[in-house]
Amino acid sequence: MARFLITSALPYINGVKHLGNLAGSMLPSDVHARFRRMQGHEVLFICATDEHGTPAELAAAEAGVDVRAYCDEQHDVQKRAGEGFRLSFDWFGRSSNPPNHRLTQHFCEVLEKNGLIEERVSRQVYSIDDGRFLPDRYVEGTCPVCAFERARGDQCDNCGSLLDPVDLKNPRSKISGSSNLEVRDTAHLFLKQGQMQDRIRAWVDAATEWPSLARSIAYKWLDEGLIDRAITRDLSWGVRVTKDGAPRPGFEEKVFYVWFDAPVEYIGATVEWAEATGNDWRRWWRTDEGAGDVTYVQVMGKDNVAFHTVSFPVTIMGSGEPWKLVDRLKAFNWVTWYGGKFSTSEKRGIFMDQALEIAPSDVWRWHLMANAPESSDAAFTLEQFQAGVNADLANVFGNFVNRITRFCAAKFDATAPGEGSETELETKLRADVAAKLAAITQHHEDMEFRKAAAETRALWALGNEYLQVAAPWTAIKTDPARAAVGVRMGLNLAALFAVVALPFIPDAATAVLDGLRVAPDKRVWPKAESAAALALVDVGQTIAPPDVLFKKIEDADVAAWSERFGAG
RNA sequence: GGUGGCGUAGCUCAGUUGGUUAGAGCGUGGGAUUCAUAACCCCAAGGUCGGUGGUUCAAUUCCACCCGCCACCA
Repeated sequence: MARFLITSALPYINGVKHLGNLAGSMLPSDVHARFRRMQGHEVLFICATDEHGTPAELAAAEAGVDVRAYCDEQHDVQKRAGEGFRLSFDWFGRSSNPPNHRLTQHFCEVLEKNGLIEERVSRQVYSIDDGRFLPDRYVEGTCPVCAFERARGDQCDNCGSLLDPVDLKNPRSKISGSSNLEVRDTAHLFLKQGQMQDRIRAWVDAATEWPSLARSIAYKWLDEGLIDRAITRDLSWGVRVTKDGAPRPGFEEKVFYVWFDAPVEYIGATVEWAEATGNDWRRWWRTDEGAGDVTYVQVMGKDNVAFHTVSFPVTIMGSGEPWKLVDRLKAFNWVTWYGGKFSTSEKRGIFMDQALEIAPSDVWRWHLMANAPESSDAAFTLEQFQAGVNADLANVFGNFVNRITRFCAAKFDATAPGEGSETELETKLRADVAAKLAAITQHHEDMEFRKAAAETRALWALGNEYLQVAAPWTAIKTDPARAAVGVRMGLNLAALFAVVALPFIPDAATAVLDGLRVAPDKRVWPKAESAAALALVDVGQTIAPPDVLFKKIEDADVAAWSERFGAG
């Protein structure tokens, strides 16, 4: 038994996430957490909403509510969506909660003591009417190069020139439209990442087990050279900047940059969990207080890799304190909507709340993991979704459970029969099952979700192949004992299939196990070589055929959804 | 613009440390079966492995360039 700390990249507070966000971090981390728990390991699975930053402020303003209220509401919405998808977080926290504030302030202070923080003054655009400094992207004006009238402060979308907002002609606030702007000096804290370059590189060098996507992104940043980054912003919504525990002089109107405090929330959320449940968070995060034997697994989309392989490690390592660093990192590419981007504004794609309106969570979980964007971007299409889900879940798995349990109910009084002895057919089946189990286990351990799903499906197919040959419906006419062997084996296969499917499709798998009366203590990850893997249903046990597990997705459904979600 | 990734059967993807007939699922066609959600099982057809050159006895696999798509950075 080992200990696994698993974190999913934090979903930003700004609205319900779409299927790509789900498939790229929250869902795979959940599948892995479930798998590790089933293996009997001690698992702590943490996620949270990432709530600070300008986009949250702007979204709140647009909604006409204050930021805190907006985040309260959106956090609940996202929490419910997560529950709807059966994401088994041990804690779903909030980066705006006090533990994260304390920790973020702590990290900044120790980094400063270690000479890694520097205060620098820069010139920035201040909007008098908005009463705030404007981030570069929120200043609009006429491009000094091409005269395009809606150039952004950081770049002109028309000619591509890189700009400084101070250079724009007729600048105005993108927030209020006000042109009552001026340039002011403002101080910010800079994290001197450059000083940590060698230590980070050595650490990445040693991380040979990371996937190539993660390492190549880390090396790209390291090769370009780590630049010192401003870790504060002129905003009101965020973590206050302190010095020696008190408000830092000159920084009363500033907060930490969201990318500085967001990853700290992995720890902060663990503290929230500990405070709420009476557990000890230090034994998960402090290597001097029991976290030395923890394997820390991070799951994220590729856009987050640099922050997890470089920026956050700079914070952690730069603190000089014995914090737990990531051991295994799994990065995903994007799920695309018919090859293009998901788009909220153009109503292209499906978001988590909508998805649950049209199909059960298991169906999405299965399809998104069986087609996870692991090696490259993966296209989601409703047609593929329909075909794959109907074939894998309804036809192969669901129908197998249905045919064997109904046959048992009709001919064996819904009781697992004990007669008959196994033949070479069963011997071969056991060997095939053991081989598949070994492969599935390995893929789960490697966090190769696509392969794990494919092999799980292949395991299910073994059941149908077996029944086809064993044909208890034929044998029962001449050799009831032979039929009994087939039914007994079939019931046990159904139970095993469900156990192995628990990480992917927990609801349906649980329904099967409940119907087969498999005791909770038997719902653990099976060892491939163990005969126990096919001894989950006791002889003489009465079973209840579950209802049809998966309703098929009809062509009419696809047509309606295409209309609704803008397919193709 | 720079950097990286990708481009393999109708579709979604594996794979090849360079070497006889390139794989899976879906879809399609045929057969078998009837316990079952017209499901399951078996068989088959389908690809000059993005293009052009190069290295090599041999390249889909290495190299160069080109085209297309994607991401990141500036």
